[in-house]
Amino acid sequence: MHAFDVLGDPVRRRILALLADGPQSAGAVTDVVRAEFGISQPAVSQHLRVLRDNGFASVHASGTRRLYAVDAAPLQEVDVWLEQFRKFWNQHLDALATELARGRRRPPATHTADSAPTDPSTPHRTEQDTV
Amino acid sequence: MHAFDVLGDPVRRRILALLADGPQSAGAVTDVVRAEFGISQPAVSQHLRVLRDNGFASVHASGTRRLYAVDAAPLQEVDVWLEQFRKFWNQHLDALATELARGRRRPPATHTADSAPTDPSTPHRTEQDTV
DNA sequence: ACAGTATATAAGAACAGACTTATATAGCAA
DNA sequence: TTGCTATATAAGTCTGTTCTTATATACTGT
Repeated sequence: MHAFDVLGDPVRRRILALLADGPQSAGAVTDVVRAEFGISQPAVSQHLRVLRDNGFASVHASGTRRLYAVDAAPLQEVDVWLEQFRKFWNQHLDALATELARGRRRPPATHTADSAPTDPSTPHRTEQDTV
Repeated sequence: MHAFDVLGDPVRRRILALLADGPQSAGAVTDVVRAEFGISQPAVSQHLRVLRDNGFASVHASGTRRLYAVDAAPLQEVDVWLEQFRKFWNQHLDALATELARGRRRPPATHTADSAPTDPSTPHRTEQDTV
């Protein structure tokens, strides 16, 4: 299963977002997800398995609990894939920010995607992934 | 359809990668994709439609040709979603880079994800998305 | 107008994925 | 051991996606 397929499911995205705040027991995750999506415990467990099997999460048994934690590798792959498109927003925002910020030195290089960190200060009405 | 669902399909990812190099006619895209994936012209057309309908591509008619171009907005949304996980790789690379670069001042703060730009210089054997 | 090329849409078959309920496994506490 | 809790797996159903072939639409050149 490709990374993007794994991330295609809103439940799994939510689980990862939960785990982003630190490791959580399967039960804790299940409670939140059940409340928000109204699905069964096995359904959540199956999603956790998909995350495990595809390297998005690692598990650490602690008694009868399973502690899940984010494993970043596949997410980073996604980040890398996205690289080829960053120029599309860098092009615009850079042309703007860059030209303004610096004393306007020279026109920015052809389009070699110079690495400016993504600007999260523009929430874009990203609708918080509640989808 | 969520952005991640759109990106879940390898054909669509390939199409976007093609368009990343600049606008292409539907025909040009179709030729490449047919060769690589062995699917029919209508199949490619349907994928182009999904990209259109979900804001990943815009079309500009030119005679009997349709020129497709990347529309970055949804990709940028993905980039924004990824933001919450960047700390996981910044944490490691930073701990390494930071500790080495500076004269090793003090143990890094708990885990407050200080913003270092993604480092694309580590290709990660990402297998070029030929999947 | 006619034929040819470029692209899209329609309809249906095949398949994969995400649920469900039922049940198994395993640690813990009495 | 027995029973309770935490979690996983099994098996089956349902639905949405992705193909296929057939066909429609619309420019272009003769």
